[in-house]
Amino acid sequence: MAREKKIDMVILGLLSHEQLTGYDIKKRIDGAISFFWNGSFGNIYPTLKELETNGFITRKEATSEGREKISYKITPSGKKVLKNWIKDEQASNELKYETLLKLFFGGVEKRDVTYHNIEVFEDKIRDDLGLLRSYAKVLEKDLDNDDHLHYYLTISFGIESYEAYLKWCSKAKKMLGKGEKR
Amino acid sequence: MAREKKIDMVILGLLSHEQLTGYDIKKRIDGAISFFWNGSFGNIYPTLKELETNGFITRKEATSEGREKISYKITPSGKKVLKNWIKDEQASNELKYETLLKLFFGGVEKRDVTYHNIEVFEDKIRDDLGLLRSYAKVLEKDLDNDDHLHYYLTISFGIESYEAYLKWCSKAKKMLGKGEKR
DNA sequence: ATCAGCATGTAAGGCGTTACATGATTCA
DNA sequence: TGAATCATGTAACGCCTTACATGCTGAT
Repeated sequence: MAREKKIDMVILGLLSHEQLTGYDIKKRIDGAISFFWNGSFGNIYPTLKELETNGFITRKEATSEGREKISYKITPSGKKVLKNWIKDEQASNELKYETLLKLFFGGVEKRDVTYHNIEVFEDKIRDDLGLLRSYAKVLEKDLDNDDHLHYYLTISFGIESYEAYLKWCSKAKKMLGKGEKR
Repeated sequence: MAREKKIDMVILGLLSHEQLTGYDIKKRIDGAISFFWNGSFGNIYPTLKELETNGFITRKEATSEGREKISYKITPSGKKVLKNWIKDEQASNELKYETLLKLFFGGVEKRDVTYHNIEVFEDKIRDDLGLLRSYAKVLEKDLDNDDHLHYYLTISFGIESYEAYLKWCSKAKKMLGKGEKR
């Protein structure tokens, strides 16, 4: 079975662009990445140690001022690991939407319950879509930069799906509204 | 923090329509539900016991023939639990696509690597989309049935998103193809 | 007779989240 | 001076997956 853990790749990916502390890494993940992956201090810090032990990253302690603050940078072998993972075409893609579960079993309740659940979902998606669009706007300016192009495509995936979600929401609400079982 | 476990609701949802064994439940989950939720014997059987202990389901042993086969049915209190969960508007929706992670960090590799990863993703989505469409076709025939309507809307969500994914795939491949960095 | 599928269950391991613990720094 | 944020880390817990163990049944 393929290793399931991916937070190490997220960390290597981030460190391939800049030197970061564990705290910084958490902040980066909480940005655009959080739309398709998550991380917590509880798995970032231990993974950082693990990656260091394996020689995939090295620490650059900001010793001078005495303040404990550990910046990490990626090593050549770490970069190799990152590239090999990207080149490996197998990838697990999973969507776990509790909203869809509730929708699927919604027949046991009145239609307005489902209707309301869709509205709540819709609001959240609309907000997130706005955020994604603002990210895209910044990236659009410099698509010749290969990194930016990749970021843009990722964000763009989110935008296209969220737009499809919203389209579906209208359609679903219409179909639920037509019936009289409320 | 909200309880994260949802397999119990999946089971209650399935049992709200028909009497099933643990094995049956697994098969049902591996059908259309698998597009947005999963389950394994390792979590189904223990949960079944737990639900029984709590009085949310009861077993109807097929005692007669001596063959060990346990069918469960939902109790009124189980149905109440199911309905309350559906009515609770808070729902966790998470998407974890390793393909997007690889895409996001794809700038460290040549463009054709990303291009190929998108093609692999595209093929999988196309196959799954065919499956979803075949489910939808069956359900379309009887949308007056409230359960069918809910199933249809769920499947329809999958269809709309997968179509958006495919649209994105073409666009992304086009954008990657244009550049010369290969 | 043999093999695929039916059927139930347990144990180990992996991974992630939350909560907790601790303390420095910056800004109002 | 007090609050927010920076910063690192650990421990407990929850949940799920995989692999294993076991045996029956139906079809060829």
